[in-house]
Amino acid sequence: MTATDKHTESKIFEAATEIFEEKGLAAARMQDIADRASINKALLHYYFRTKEKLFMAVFDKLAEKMFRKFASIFEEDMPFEEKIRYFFYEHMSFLEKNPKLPMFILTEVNRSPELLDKFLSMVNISNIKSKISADISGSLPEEAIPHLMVSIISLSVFPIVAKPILQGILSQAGIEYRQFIKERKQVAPDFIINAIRQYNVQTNNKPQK
Amino acid sequence: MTATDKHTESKIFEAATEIFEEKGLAAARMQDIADRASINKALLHYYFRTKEKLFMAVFDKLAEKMFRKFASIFEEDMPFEEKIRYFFYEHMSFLEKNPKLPMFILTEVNRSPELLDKFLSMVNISNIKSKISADISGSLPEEAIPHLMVSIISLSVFPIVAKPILQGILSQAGIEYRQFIKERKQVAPDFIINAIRQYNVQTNNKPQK
DNA sequence: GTCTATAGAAGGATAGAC
DNA sequence: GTCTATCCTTCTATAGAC
Repeated sequence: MTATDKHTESKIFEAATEIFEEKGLAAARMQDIADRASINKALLHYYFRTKEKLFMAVFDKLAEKMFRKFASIFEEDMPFEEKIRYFFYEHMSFLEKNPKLPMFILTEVNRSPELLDKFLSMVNISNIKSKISADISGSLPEEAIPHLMVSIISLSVFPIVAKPILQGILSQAGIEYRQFIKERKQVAPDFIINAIRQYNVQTNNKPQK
Repeated sequence: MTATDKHTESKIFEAATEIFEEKGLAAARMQDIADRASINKALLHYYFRTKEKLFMAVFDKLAEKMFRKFASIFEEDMPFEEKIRYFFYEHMSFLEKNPKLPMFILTEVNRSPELLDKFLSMVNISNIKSKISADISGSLPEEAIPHLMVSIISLSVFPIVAKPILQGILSQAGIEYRQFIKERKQVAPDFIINAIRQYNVQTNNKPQK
């Protein structure tokens, strides 16, 4: 494989990434991809055989990108509250730069059980969970950890996934989306940390079912 | 229009709702809809002219369903904390019964600016915002309200939108999705309320930019 | 109003020249 | 390796009989 081959192949791959990320498998057109890569449609098939195979290559890459960023943040070694703040800053900055990524993963994984399995096989959550477990040992009961993790992800990802709607509604209220997200990198971790602190304050009032 | 017409038309409409909700516009096939309605493909066109028009009818209905439920809950007249709890219970129970609905709205609105406008025109948020405003007057600064609202929606909707992934990850940890969501109707409002209470405790430590 | 048959368009895939 | 031309399947849409 020559340098030129490599060049064309990666041009195609990048174009396909953009188109699939934007439109999803069903609505994406091979012609759109060829156009964006400034090459002929036949070349797509020369390099990737079928639309399906090209899509799979793109999905693998994007799924890995999505999960790696997420996991790597939790690998960092710092105190729990600081880690929460660090997570929101890093993760939301990442999502700002890749605003279509989470929606792409959600849509495709929803559509295809095969892709879901593929994605799940990348996610080894027990590692992360035990890290969090150690971090907050004592401040929260073990059973609360999955809920905490889901809350963190929800607060981080949803405002990006719902960007068009949120942007529209905010502008009705005279607020700029970009500014709102910027604030959120601070507001969301405050929110989480406050909730946990308060939980501790009232620990003995809570049923520990 | 006879009773039979009405019957066929609504049979078609219901079938179309199911198919579009599940697959989205791009991947849905007129043949699938005809099959599910147990009628002939030509009849779809007789009643709705084109796929696009049929889709629009379905989208209108579903968008309205989604938003109406959301807004109606906040109309209720009760103390703020109770309302939060009531919201999560009602809204998440609704989403449990309509698990594909939020993903459908998000996907389609993302794809088409026209649908986004349609949806936004239904959403008159100022009403709800002023209600919340009155509720929590004093406990939170005015600027914090949009963030609070977005946090509420994120915590309520995201675990449903990400159902396949979440279900997969939870099962790795030996947790059942259904049970998790049930707990969440309690955990999520606790979380919100704790965060707000804590905010009040430390009000004077916070920068009020 | 409902069906069968088919037109017509769109899109994925391949053949074959260069 | 890259292009043009074309095949073939799939899908929306319509014509026309009943």
